[in-house]
Amino acid sequence: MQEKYSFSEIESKWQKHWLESKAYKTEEGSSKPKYYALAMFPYPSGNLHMGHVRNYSIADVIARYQRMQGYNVLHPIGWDSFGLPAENAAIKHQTPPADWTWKNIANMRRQLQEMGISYDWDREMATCHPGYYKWTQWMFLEFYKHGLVYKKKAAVNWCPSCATVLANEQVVDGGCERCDTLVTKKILEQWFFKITDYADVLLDDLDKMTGWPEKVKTMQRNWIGRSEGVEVQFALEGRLEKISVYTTRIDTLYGVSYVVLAPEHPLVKELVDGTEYEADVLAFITKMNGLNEIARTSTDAEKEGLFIGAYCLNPLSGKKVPIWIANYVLLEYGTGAVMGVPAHDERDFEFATKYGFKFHAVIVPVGSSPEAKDQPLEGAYTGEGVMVNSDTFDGLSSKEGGEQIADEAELLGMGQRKVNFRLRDWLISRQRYWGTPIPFVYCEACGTVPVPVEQLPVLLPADVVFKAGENPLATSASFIDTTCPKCGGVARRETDTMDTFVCSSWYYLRYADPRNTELPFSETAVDQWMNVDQYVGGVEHAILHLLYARFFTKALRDFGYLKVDEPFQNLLTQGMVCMDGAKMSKSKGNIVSPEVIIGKYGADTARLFILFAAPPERDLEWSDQGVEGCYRFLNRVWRLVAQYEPLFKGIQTEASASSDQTGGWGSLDAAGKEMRLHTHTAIQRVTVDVGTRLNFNTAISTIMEWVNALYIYKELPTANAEVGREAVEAILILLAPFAPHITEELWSELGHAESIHKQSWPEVDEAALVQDEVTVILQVNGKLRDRIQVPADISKAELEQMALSQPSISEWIKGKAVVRVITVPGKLVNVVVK
RNA sequence: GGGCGAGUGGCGGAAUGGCAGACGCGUCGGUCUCAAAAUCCGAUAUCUGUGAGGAUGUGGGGGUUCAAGUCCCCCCUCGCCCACCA
Repeated sequence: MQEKYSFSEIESKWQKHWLESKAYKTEEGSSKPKYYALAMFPYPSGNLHMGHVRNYSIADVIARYQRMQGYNVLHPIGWDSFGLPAENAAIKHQTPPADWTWKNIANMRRQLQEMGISYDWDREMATCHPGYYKWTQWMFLEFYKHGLVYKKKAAVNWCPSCATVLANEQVVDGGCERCDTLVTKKILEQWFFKITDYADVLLDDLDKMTGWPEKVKTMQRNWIGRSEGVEVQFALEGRLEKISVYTTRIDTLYGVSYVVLAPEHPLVKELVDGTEYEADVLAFITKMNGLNEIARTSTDAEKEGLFIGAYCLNPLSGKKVPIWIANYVLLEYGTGAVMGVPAHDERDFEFATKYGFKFHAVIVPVGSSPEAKDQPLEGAYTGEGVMVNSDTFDGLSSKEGGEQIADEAELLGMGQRKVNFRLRDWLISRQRYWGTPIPFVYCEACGTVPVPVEQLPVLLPADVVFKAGENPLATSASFIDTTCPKCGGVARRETDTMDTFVCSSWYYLRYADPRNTELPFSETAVDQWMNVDQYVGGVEHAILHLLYARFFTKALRDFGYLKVDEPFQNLLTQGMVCMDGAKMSKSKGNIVSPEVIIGKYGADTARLFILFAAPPERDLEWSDQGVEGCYRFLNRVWRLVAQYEPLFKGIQTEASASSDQTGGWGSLDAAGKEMRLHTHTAIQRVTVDVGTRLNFNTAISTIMEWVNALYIYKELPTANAEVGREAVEAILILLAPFAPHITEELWSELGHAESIHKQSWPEVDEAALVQDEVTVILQVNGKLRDRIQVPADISKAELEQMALSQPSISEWIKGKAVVRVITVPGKLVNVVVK
């Protein structure tokens, strides 16, 4: 065999072989249990970056490991290929988004193949392919049919200078990313998914998800943001309408100094109509509308408000309360109206101080003096306590009093308990070209009409013009002009496309049945594969993508298309790849290109380093020298095998190992025994690290240790050649998921015809782990003083006796009284003296 | 402001409550060589001691325990996410 490790030759040879033989194709009709390993599919930006390398290396190790454990593994890849960058590139380079995208996909596919990731390439798919987005449209219609899609007016980010709609990501510090013009709001008719119908179940089911990091579950909980409170009505003075206010602190009802409406609240215009306040109020509303959401609701923005000249009445005290509007009240949450209780809410305190409201405490801390209720406040007291200045509720705890007020309000018909969520419905309309067209038409006679399923897909047209400020789809007459599916009359197509998060909310289901032309997926295929056993991706998707995917799965389950109610059994959120302490990014210029690294050291080295440098959840600091170290290690493995290979000629271990109960290892000398102990300890540790803990860094270090130790046995006596072969082969198999090419090459050099990746994961031979002697630590008062070799089966009493008689120990306990002796068999003896 | 993490040698990082610093990088020394690289072997927390050894040591302070990097309480620093949600 060759002296030198020529990675590029080896890697391209095996990559070609694996591709041509479809080595990692998912087995059809297999009797093996299934395992679905999935990495979040990439956006085809053009080139892999180190974050991708990390993501796909982690998932690949898991997929390869589970295959060797005897599972039929589904490990697919695809492309999240709709989105804004393609459109920007189209404008910049005058190329159609599709061309740009498919070119990028071709390049990144090649790069993934050069990494040796074990995908089933027959299941590759792209969300921008009509064969895929047809079914995204189908999903949309299905959700519509079940009342989970609706249309309403909503604000979008609008750049007045470019005359275009901007995505949130395109708004930088409140300005347009291209021209820096202050972004304003514009009201458009938009499509929504009614995800709020699932708020409760999306929240509750998080408790069942034991395979998800606590961190991600917390983020989702906070995002859904359930709160329990009371909706309470304030009657308007001199009018019949009431203002509904939502509060989580009904116990502070007697402390209300004012009521604030969101500027957009429908009552506002009515209340000021024809009054002296009208002009000022309308000006204020216009000003607020001019600001985008981010600028208006940022915490640092000063609270601004305006009295609108009207009053309402506190439902319990009957006290007259002025009505204001203010920037910090949001129409979208609760009822769009809040009660101002300056004494017990920090925002209200700030607002009241600025505008000179009078207020007093209605809750005092438990144990306060009787005078406390009348003392001026220096800040809001937001804790619980005892009610004061609250009429008949005085003296009750705030908790109990709150309940009683809620009861009273419900009894009087002036309020009702209510659960609110922060989660809003999901706005999916994008005034963009490169996305899934929304399958609706507008007919003068029939109104808004869904495109019938038989007419799907609604294809993206090619005859569009890309210019800033206009939705390209609106420039295509062939697209817009259509006939109404209902009446056959003249109709116009919807020109909005869907948020790309819609495409990625169901792709994991399509992998189960990627070429189905009748349905998005067959029930049997999805039942066979779902759910995903291990999902791997960046924590940046912890909220949106993972929540939307959960929503889709639950809804499709309710529609009857699948049985599982959660898509992802286990979730691994990998850390960022950093350099010089900051995330690798183009703008910071701290990028290391995977292609360069692979060209210089090979894919195996790149994979090994990125898995070795840190545990997967943690951020990883890139180190060129660390890469060098991994390269050296693979060279070391190469030389090790090259050295032993002649000795192994004609020796097989599999046969002898299984020939009898002692494994055929009965008559080993001490060196042979020690070697097997090492081999099987390594197998045990790597199995736990890869299979259970997903700590690849320590798995690799275990293999490194064993390789280092094997160098000591270099002058291996022929008598132990079998043991040596067992050791070397075990190392190759353990290393195979991490470094698939070099191990495949060395495995074949050792005379095996079948791929190493088709081998079973080695089993631990418990007999090999049995030791005659063990090292025991000796402590005095918990401090390490000595260590001794003792027979493994020594009794507790004997061990204690032996420990106490050690000169090193008697030295330390001389002249002192032995209070206690703690003995942990096989591990330590701790002598406690005084 | 809220939530969640994390603080261990010169660096990345290891340690089911039981030998702190595995493994890798770096550094130093040796091997080989005409020489260099590569390779192989060895050393490498700090202080102290010629040495065996001893003392100290996991952000800081307290506590629980025979025994704490690990568990509990308080504080500091950094990172991430959310951020006027009534």
